[in-house]
Amino acid sequence: MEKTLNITKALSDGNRLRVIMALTGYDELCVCQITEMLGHATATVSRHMSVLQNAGLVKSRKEGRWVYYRLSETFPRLLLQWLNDSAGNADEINRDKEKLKAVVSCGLDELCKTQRQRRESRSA
Amino acid sequence: MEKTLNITKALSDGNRLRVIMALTGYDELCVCQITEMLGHATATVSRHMSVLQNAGLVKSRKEGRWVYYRLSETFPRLLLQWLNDSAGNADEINRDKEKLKAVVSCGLDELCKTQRQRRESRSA
DNA sequence: AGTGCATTTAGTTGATTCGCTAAATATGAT
DNA sequence: ATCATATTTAGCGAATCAACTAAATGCACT
Repeated sequence: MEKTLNITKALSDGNRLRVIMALTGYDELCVCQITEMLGHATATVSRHMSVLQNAGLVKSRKEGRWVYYRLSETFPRLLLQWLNDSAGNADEINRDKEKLKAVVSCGLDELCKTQRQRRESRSA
Repeated sequence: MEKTLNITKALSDGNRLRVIMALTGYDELCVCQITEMLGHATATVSRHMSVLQNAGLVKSRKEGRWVYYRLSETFPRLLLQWLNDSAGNADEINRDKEKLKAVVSCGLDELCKTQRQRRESRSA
C-alpha cells in the first residue's frame, strides 16, 4: 500500500497536480520552464519534482546545465486518464497551458536570462 | 481543479485508503465496524469519513443510532479501478479484509458492546 | 584551475493535518 | 420526559509539509 500512498500523496498538492497536467502536453519540460509556470522559487519547484519522482510519476534527464522532466512510462494509465477527465479542463490548468506556450516558444536561454535578472533585481 | 484536489487529498491518507478498499468489498459498513478495522478512536474515524464524504467518494445513510457508509455511485470509475489494481492485494488491505470478516459476522450490537466495555475499562 | 550558471540540498518558519479527550447532537428505549 | 448509546464536532499537542533563503553540487566554458 506504501507505493499507492506515495502516489496519492504526490498528487495531493495543487502545484504537483499542475505539473503533471502540464507534462501531458509536452514530451518534456525543463525545471526553469516549470518554475516559470508555477511562479515559485526554483528550490521549491525542485523539491516538488523530487516528490513526483520518488512516487515514480516522472523521470528526469540531465543535459548540460539543464534538467528535463517527463511523465514516467510507468505512470498508471488509468490514473492518468482519470486526472485528464477530472482536471484536464480546469481553468487553472488551461491558464497554465497558455502560459507554457509562451514560455516554451521563448527558448531556454532567453527564459533563464529573464529569470536571472528577476532574481538579481529582487535581491538588490 | 479544486474538486480533483479534494479527491487526491482524501486518498492521501493510509487510513482513508484502507476504508475505501474495505468498502469495495461490502455494500455498506457501519462506523463502528470501520472503527474496529482501523483501530483508532471513534472521533478520529468519524473525521476521516467526513473528509471522504466531502470529496464525494462515500455517502452515508442513517438508520437508528447507526450510520452506514458506502462508496458513492459517483466514485470515479477509472480511479477505483486503479486503486484496486494498485493496492487491492496489499498485505495491509488483505489483513483488513480478514479482520472485517470477523467484525461483520459478529453483529452490530455485539460489536458496539465490546467497544463500549473497552472504552470503559480504559478510562477506569 | 577557475568562473558562471542551473539545479539540488539544508535549515527555518508558518500553516495544515492527524490523533486524542471532552463536549454536543441525535436517536431509541424505559 | 429521561436516560443510554452511537456519532459528530470542538479544542488541543505533536507531527508533517510547503514556502523561503542560503549554501552546496554539478556542468560548461575559458
